[in-house]
Amino acid sequence: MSDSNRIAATAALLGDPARANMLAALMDGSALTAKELAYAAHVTPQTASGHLGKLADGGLLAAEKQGRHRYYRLASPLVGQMLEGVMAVGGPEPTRAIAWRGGEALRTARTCYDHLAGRLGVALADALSERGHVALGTDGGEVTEQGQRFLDEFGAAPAPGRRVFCRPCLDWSERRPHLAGRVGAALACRCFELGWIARQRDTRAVKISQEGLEGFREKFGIAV
Amino acid sequence: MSDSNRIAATAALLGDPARANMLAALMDGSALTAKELAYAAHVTPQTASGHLGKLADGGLLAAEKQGRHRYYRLASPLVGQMLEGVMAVGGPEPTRAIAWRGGEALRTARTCYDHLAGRLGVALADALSERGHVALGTDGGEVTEQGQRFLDEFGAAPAPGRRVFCRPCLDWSERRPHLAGRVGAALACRCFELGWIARQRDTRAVKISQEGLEGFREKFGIAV
DNA sequence: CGTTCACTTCGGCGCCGGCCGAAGCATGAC
DNA sequence: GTCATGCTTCGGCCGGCGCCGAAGTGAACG
Repeated sequence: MSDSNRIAATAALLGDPARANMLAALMDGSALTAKELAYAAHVTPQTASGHLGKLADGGLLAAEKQGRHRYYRLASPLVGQMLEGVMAVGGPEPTRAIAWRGGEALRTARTCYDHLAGRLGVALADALSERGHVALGTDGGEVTEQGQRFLDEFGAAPAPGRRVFCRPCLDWSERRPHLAGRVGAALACRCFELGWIARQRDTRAVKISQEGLEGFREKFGIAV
Repeated sequence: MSDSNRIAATAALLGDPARANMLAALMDGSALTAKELAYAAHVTPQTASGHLGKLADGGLLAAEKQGRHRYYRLASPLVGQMLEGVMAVGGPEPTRAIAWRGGEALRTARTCYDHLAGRLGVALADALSERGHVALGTDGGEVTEQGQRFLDEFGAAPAPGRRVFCRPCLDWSERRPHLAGRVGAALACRCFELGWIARQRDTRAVKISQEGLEGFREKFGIAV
């Protein structure tokens, strides 16, 4: 009884095409503004606002205010898994088409906007986190003093600006957070500079060079 | 776009309380008649019929006609997993409360109506299937000639009657079919007779005796 | 063959919920 | 201050869907 009511309540949230569009747009772990989601769902902002409110109330989305924008993202990896579960049933072409799109290279290392994602991105976040260089919460993060020194020395001191300093960004292939925000961007930028990673044509996957392999191992203790 | 439409279509099916009740009632893998499901959903049979039709159209349920009854069951383990995924998000108490209710003993061996389920039930079905004693399809099964001889010798010749001879029954803990129908019932009955397994008070879990351990290994090649 | 029972189909009622236009708060830019 | 922008709230419209009563199939039983 109570179980099924919870199922119905949650599923009803997914059951509307507009809301499903929004969730699908967020499945890669990114955070989008209400307006962007309205566009993705093909509805007006005021309609979208109502939907987003319901999704947030239902615990499916988490909102983060930032200036006059409001960023929405999936509240937890569980939500992503649930969506994959529903897709697996709904279509003949299950999760694979989504989760593996682009293949192994994308899962290993790729860019996510201006920062790094994939196994490499997650590993970097883990390494910095374990060493106490950054402290990541569910809805924000900060760089410790020690971390600041480390980043300075590494040559990845974040550029000044109003963008969020350091924030976790849910990784769609690993379903764990990686580093975004100014810190994530600076880190990625420096890795490109050092020649540790290189962009490739027509894909967001990045190639890790021999120097990169050594560098990541030496500086971050990561075996890619 | 297409992805999210599929999500919405499938989720909309779960989004109605009556349908959610029905699915929840079927989550243990059992097959129920339309009337029983109507009762479970607290609606009249004609309303239930409509819901069941939609669920079947959506590929969530499979129907099996049998005399003037019509048995509905989850179309595939994927559906059960999806439901668990939705429950995991919907409530503070996730899958555990459902899938592990009753603990380890129930997962190992239990009765399901009049036949055996749990790891033991699944293992028995596997063993008989591998040895060519029974052939299990998705919506029915049959006993081979060789299997008939084996069952006779074992003392588990199915009682005559109109009940389905041999049918797979989805196991909620293992998410794989075990043997139900007359064959499953006869098999379970004989195991009780032999003292291989024993009922326990206040639970559907059954206890496997020392003789049972040996017997299952010897006769079926099962290491419990 | 008539009765009963399980289930489905049909028809109409009523409500819930999605949708948008307009107006109301905020925040940030000038 | 004024203006622009992003988002939310309010109100009313309307379509869709769940609901049940009544009538229609198909199967089992005497």
